Amino acid sequence: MNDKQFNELLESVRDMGRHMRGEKVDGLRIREIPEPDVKAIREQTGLSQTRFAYLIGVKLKTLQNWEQRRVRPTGPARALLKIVEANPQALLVLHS
Amino acid sequence: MNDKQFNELLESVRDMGRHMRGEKVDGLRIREIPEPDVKAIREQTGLSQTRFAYLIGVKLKTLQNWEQRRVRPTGPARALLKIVEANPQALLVLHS
DNA sequence: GTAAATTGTACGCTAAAAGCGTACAATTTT
DNA sequence: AAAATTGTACGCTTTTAGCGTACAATTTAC
Repeated sequence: MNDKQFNELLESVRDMGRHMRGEKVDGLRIREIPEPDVKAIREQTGLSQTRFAYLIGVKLKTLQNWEQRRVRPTGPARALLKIVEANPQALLVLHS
Repeated sequence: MNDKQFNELLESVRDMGRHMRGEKVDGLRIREIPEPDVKAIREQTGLSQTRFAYLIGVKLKTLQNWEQRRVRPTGPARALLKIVEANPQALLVLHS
């Protein structure tokens, strides 16, 4: 990705920020990131628990705890899983 | 994003999985996701702590704890921040 | 320009997730 | 069929996520 593209992306995010500026954080526009079906998302990628866990930066046990619903992924983990669900290629960026 | 594009992305991730299949998880190929400079990444986006925090699915206090280096973001949070750093537009997907 | 609102720094505390150990069943590979 | 990998299950410890509070700095509104 070159600088021009990067700056265009930055600008679009800044636009988003400006757009949101007049609104309350606890208002309707920003909602909780919904709980993902972790197992389904992983299986979509065709990766084993072991590979998937380390790719997204958690220990195997943690991923298993998510899939077995013993504990629920935290906010940023849910955000990451949502990105991966929409665009599995995002994983490629993480361990370059 | 249409189904065709999505399936192409899936396939590329599966390739990655296949490529890694013969390798040890604790080997060289998969490393720890490095600690991000949270404040720098947020400032690149031009967003306030409040907006950025809720966009990535953490409370304001948590983001502040990261920026002030009181606690370090967990693995998936580091992964998410790395994606945002490389591609701020990824934030747009999270609260659609 | 000054008051008001927002944003950011700082830190003690509680609740919850991240991660570890262990055991064993199920599946896949050789 | 044996071996290796993958997945389920659960008790326990360490660390982070999130909350409360106070106040300084910056930005916005009057």
